Amino acid sequence: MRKPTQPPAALPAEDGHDEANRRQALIRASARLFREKGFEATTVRDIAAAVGMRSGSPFYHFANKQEILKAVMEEGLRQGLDRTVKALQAAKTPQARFRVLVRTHYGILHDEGSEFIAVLLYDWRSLPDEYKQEIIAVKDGYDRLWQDNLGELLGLGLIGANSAHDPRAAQDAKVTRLMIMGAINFTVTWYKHEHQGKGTMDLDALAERTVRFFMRED
Amino acid sequence: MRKPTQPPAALPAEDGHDEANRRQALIRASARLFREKGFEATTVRDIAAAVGMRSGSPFYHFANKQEILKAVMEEGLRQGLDRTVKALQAAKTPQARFRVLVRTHYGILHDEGSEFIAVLLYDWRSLPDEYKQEIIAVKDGYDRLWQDNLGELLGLGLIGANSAHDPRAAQDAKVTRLMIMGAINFTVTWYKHEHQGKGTMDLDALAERTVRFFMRED
DNA sequence: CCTACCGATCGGTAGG
DNA sequence: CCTACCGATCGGTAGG
Repeated sequence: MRKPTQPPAALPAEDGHDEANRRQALIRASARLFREKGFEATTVRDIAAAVGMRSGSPFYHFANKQEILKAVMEEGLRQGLDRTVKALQAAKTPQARFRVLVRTHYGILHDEGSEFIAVLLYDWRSLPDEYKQEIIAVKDGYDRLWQDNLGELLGLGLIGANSAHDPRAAQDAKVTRLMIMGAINFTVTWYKHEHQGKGTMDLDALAERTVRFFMRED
Repeated sequence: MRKPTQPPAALPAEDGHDEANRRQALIRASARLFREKGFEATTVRDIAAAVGMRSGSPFYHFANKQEILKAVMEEGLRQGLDRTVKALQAAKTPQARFRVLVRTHYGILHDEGSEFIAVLLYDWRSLPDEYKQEIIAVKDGYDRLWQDNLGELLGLGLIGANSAHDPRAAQDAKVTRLMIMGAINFTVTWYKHEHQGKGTMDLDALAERTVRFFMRED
């Protein structure tokens, strides 16, 4: 749709499917901004400026600001599920799958350029109710991966401080998932990956400690 | 400072130290609103309306909106520390103290009228950096109560999935605290106390499950 | 995707 | 603590 008139201020890319690229750029920039200062404190002008647009132009790609938030969360779940399913293929035992789930989830939360799920956790409140249903439906798929794995491990008596000794203490997989994922998700509030190596943990170390804290290693 | 002229629209209380009461009412109403829709999405007009004031009047009690947020968090820490110290007095063993810490923390997070700490967790990002230092200083006192207790329990080999079997697995108290409090704090995102008894957990049951998940019971 | 703009709202203030 | 108000900003739109 480019017209052979004067070149626009922000030069567009040369390839044919520019639109999808620009939309992706908006999603990525929004994720970074939302993660940093929150959805409500981020203005559409901030988002536009981050990708070199003028203030009204994001609305060419999204109907309103809330749709950007929804797109950020969807992108996070899509990427997260993708990474997790791929990583799980190499893991043959329940214990190995647990290690993969934990390590991959930390990557999803803390890798550079992977701010989408942190935004989901932080700004869930700001998502309109109509959108929540759709996101929950996708999130359920991810939660099921965890819950199935935890169900196996609970059956083996490998999870929790008491399960190995007292079978009555076996908790159901859902509450177990909420406890473990809660502990991991809460790292978004305190984990900083900035100056690693100075005595702070990198994600491998953090994942290892987490695994060892929650799972018995026979 | 009341003048014997016409009665104001919103009738003031009759006692002498009205000001402190009104300030407290603002803090409580703000906590409820912040918890529900977030600091950024709550307007000063919302807050004023919730206590029957006009839009400009909260600024008679607070210099700006951020100071209200700070006051909410301070109030939460003050109340939280107070409740916890009192509750700990009856607990004589490390195990008993852990149970008290967990149950009291759930109350702090979920009791009606106790939205302050949930606001601290949710809206920490919105607090100006200058204020953060003061809040952290108070919060450190609370964290120390937990960390000391967890240090004892770790020494006894009662915390974590492996500590009883492998002394090398004993994690330091800080990471242990972050994991356990993370799991508990994360309940602010999913726990609903609305229709208890229908198969959902009340806070006693939730605390019991949490304790049993994290602490070995010999 | 830009230009140019608008109506609404927001935090905050002066003056009593 | 109210009345009356202001400057700034915000999400969003028309028209090209």
